[in-house]
Amino acid sequence: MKGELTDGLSTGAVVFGTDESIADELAAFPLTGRFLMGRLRHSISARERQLLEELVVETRSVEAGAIMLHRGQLVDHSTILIDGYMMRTGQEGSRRFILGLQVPGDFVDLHGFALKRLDHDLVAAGPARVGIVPHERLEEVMQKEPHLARILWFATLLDAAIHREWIMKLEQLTAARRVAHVFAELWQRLDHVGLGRNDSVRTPLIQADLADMCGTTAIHMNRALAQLRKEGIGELRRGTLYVSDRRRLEEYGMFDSSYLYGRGGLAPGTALDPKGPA
Amino acid sequence: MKGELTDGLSTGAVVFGTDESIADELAAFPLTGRFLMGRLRHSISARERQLLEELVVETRSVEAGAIMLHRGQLVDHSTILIDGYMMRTGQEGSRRFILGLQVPGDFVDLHGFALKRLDHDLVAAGPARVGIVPHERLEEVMQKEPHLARILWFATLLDAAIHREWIMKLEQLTAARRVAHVFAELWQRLDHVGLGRNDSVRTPLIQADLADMCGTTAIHMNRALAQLRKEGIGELRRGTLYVSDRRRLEEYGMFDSSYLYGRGGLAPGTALDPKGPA
DNA sequence: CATGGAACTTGATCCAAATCAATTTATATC
DNA sequence: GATATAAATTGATTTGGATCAAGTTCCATG
Repeated sequence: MKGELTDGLSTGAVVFGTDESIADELAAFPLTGRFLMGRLRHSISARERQLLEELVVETRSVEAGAIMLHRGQLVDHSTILIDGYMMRTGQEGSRRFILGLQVPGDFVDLHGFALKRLDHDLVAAGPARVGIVPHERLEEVMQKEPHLARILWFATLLDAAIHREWIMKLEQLTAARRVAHVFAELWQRLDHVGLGRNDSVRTPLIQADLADMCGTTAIHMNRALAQLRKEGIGELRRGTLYVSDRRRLEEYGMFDSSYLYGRGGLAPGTALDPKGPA
Repeated sequence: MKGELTDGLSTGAVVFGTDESIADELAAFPLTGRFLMGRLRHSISARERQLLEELVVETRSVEAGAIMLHRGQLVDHSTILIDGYMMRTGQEGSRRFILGLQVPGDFVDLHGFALKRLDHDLVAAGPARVGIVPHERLEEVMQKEPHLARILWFATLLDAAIHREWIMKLEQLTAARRVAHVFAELWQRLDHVGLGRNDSVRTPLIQADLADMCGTTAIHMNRALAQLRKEGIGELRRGTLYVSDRRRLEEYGMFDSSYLYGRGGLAPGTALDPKGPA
């Protein structure tokens, strides 16, 4: 139905800037290796990573466009995205909103563990592969592995931080700058998990999806993209945004990655207070 | 500087619809008695409530307009709002954004426990009183009280759910409907903690604040409020919105409280799946 | 009770984006 | 390779809200 990408986007995106370490990591932990990669990794012990990998009792494929999880549904397991992309979508009458985009390594409905029912749907954008983690397993982690539990908690808070950034972007940016921000964020997040390219960003999203993420209409999104093209910021063709100057894209979208809590950002133990002490 | 309310808003708001139970609750747990009141309460044991109360090692007053916590600052404790209101604010150049409003009972920077640095400021809207919970105490909860830990986690996820709702509201509503939504949400949240009135909503926010919450200018917010008045939805005068028909306010703001996970909403153990099983 | 500074209100002009209405290009599929 | 359908594009018109520019009301304080 939407953005089916048969050229391997969801599985084989070229990995640029790859350390040996990333490859090693994925060899050792094929299912959860990307979880929080580029963020808190230093604070997750090898034993914990192993535990994490063993939480996954099963993997499943989700076909493009499928609603993996419905709003309000009682859940007894959470899902980690191994491959592909998923969107959180909200519905309001006939209108759909995309509340967030998840990339490989994201524990897409980890908050379902504490909430038991989500307030939004989870939809695969393109074909995806996910790992299933029963809530009983998470329960055990809470009981026996408080440090790992705190890391899981941290992961859900990252989503909240992204939501806050989106609120600010929606409030101040024009449609063209909003998409630029969306792309800059996506790129950074893909970089974190070792899936970033160096001169382009792949996305399974069509213009109508981008519109639903930016709170505009598909028609206006088309014009916004035309403007990005005209201004030489980037050009979206068939699922890929080609960018010659990444800095310009980020500036145009007023993207400042600190809210993603990557290394050097607001991540615990790194970076000094940007604003000085109270 | 802003919205100083000397008439006791932050301490003495009239409690309507009060059960005996609320008064009892507050007598027993004067500091944390409102935490998650009206939401998960059935699943917090008496022992846990007592533990929670004992987490607070100190209370502090925060004066109106004071920045209690700066973005990026390393934190070693979290703060529960006992009395008054606080806002999460983001800055982007000269422009300020209000990313969320906290009411009594909210654990305003509980996410600081896992994040260690916040991506936004916390500012008192009017005079406030807060309880300090050192992170070592939360650490102990993580170690010894997994069930309580999960409840704390739940509390931070509620904020994220509110963020998501705001994203949708920003994307679809006009300024007048957005404020209506803000008021409807505030009212509902005050109801949860036993502070709701029955024909009006008090707020420490001035029109400029409401504008910063709704992503408009103060000038336009003024016109939006004029429209609410004209349409008979509600009238804001000196810190109080007078409402004759609460349903109309909620409909106008397209407010559906389920995202607040109150009883009968999406709260675990209550309400059936609104969309049927997958 | 005069005065200064917030907070609020009103008016006029301009622009980003919605909306209505087609049309063109891709992408599958028979 | 003809045909259907999704996706992208272009044009014209309307509108919510920004912005610039004054006012006015409220309220604390000397």
